[in-house]
Amino acid sequence: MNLEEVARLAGVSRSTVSRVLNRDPRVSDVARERVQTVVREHHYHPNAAARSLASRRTRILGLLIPQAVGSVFSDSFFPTLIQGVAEGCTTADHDLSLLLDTSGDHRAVDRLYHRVIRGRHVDGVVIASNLVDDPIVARLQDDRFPSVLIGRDPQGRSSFVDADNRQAARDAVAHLIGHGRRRIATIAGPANMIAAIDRFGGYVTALQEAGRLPDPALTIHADFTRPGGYRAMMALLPHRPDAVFAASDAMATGALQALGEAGLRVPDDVALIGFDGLDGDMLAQGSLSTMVQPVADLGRQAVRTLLRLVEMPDQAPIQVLFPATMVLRGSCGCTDVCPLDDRRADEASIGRERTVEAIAS
Amino acid sequence: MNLEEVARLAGVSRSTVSRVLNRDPRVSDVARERVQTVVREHHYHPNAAARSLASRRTRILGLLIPQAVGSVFSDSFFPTLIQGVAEGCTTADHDLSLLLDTSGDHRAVDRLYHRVIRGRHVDGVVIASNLVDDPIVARLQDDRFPSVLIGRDPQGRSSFVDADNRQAARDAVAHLIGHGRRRIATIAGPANMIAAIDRFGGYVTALQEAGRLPDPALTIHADFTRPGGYRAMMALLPHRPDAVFAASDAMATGALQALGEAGLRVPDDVALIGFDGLDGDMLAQGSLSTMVQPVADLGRQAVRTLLRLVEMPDQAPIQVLFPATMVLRGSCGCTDVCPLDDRRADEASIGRERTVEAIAS
DNA sequence: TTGTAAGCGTTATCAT
DNA sequence: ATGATAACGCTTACAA
Repeated sequence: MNLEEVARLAGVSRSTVSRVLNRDPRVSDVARERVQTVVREHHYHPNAAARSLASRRTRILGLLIPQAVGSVFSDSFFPTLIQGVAEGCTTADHDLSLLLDTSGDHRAVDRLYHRVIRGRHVDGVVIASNLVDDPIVARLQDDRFPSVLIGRDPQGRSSFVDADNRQAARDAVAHLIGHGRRRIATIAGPANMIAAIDRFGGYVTALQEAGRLPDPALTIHADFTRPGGYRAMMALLPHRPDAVFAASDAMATGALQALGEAGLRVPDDVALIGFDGLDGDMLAQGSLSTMVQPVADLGRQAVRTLLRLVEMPDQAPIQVLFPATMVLRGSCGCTDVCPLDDRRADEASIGRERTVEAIAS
Repeated sequence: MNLEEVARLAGVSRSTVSRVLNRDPRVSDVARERVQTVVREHHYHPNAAARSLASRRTRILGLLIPQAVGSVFSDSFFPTLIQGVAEGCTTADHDLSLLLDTSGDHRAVDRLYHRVIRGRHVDGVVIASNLVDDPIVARLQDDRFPSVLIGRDPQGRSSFVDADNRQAARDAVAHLIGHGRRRIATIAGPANMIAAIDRFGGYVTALQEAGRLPDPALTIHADFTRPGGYRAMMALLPHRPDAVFAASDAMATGALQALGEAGLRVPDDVALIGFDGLDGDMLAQGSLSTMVQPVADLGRQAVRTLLRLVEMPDQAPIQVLFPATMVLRGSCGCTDVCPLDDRRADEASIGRERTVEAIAS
């Protein structure tokens, strides 16, 4: 069953059927009705390849995840992001092509890139690279291929969707200050990841706004993992912090363990606040206060943004930041615990994002 | 840049270029060389849509995950599976289209199904449904659309790739028996999931082979989650088991917690063995013995199997089982702990799978 | 509002 | 071994 046959059965021309299929208003009601009936009765669906060839649009969006080694999937960031992107695609009636670099091989990504981009397998790509300066981003810019980053672009050249990491970190630390904490440490993330940089920036800002100078001894960098957080906390202990802002929940959990082993009470001796809100289990069962970022929303919004770029190739970069949601449990020192679960937090953030004009580095 | 232009620059016809691109041997070495040079110099890649339209093959495989609600991604099963499938596709020079049902809505899956299958968006689908009787499977059979299940099909009608859950469970329980345990309980999974059924079957078989009758009081069903395992273990405690086979690591972890709270020592008072080997963290840090299933291999093999079905539409169902790998840590009662990590276990299973002739229900 | 006809960039079937 | 040429199933000016 194809367009031609539908046209024949409906007693109209192929053009008319095509118009009905593409919601072209220039069709009479009777004709539309007749076509739709035939389509429904024969379960007709247009052939994707023919459509793509003629329209020069594939209606497929790519989700590119470079360096998708096993460890990348250790928490639910990527799974949740994938879900968000998939939802966005479904909503927009597009397909989602998953472009994973499982090999970690530089040349493999190159081949994938050329095959998919130059072969027009997709109309655009969402890029989930956490590296601050991924060469693939520059290449897409040069090729003028529609793309949206998940995660802020420090250069500000490309379109992106991100959580407002800096603001969220600032809020978190301000909250600890509000609890009367004096020696607030931070377990920061890797210095080559923009999210880590922004979260550290927010930490510094909050201290400065309170008229304090960040003590270098109270900053330590780790790798976003639980063991990393454990070691970082061990290293911080001699400097006697009375609060810790961990740039990820995984690190916060490691810190929690280290504090426990050192015989320190949370929050009595040391208050603790994390970042991410990914692991529902950890949030639901534990008492960790954290900044929840709306990861699924990031994915959905990235698709919407990408489609605008696809439709308007000369569109200037679109940059969107989503606020994080503060979820207060016991670990930060709050006695009045907020029962908000991360799912509600996630939904609540829709419509609260803001488009960024210019990003101060 | 298109085929025609390449042909012009190489001084040959379009047909010859097409043959070179498709590795047709009927091309002279000089012609091939000339074409390849032009292709390389101009970074030419064939247009996917045109290719699909003419060849009636999209070179895209779908990965269908019904009911991909948040909880599905709570452990790394699906992420790992996705990675395996993605690797398989890359190896075979195919694209991967992710078909997630994020809504859970029945009608949404229907629309997706028709759009993708009838619109020929993909050449075939890998289906990751854990339900024992998913209607979508029957529909694909009826439409004679190439598909491979991840997880055994009890009816034996469709092609599938799975871990040999029954054999693995049998080995695990036999191992506990070998440790001299007398009252071996099991925390089984949901009765509508084939993996849970098979693992329970293996438990029963092992006991029977040892000349024992399974005590109904020592079997309890849970939902594969950690809290579920915790509650199940609590319910088992009054019956004083001296060993527990948990059908998932998440449930085993919950059981571990319950045992700890009850003041029982593992493995001294109660030996414990889990199933999955997914969470690298849990395996590396904890002392949980478990049956590791090669999830990424399942995905890779599913792709290979699916491609055979795509190429030979009248192929009889292909059914493959992979052995699980026993990883012994302290919890089962072994003193001589095996330091095998799950990555090595995963690799080791390649080539050890077997094709199933007939599956005994 | 509707129809006609010319592509879209390949593959595949023939000859040669 | 190579080259014409006709599909493949749709979109999209352009004409009516």
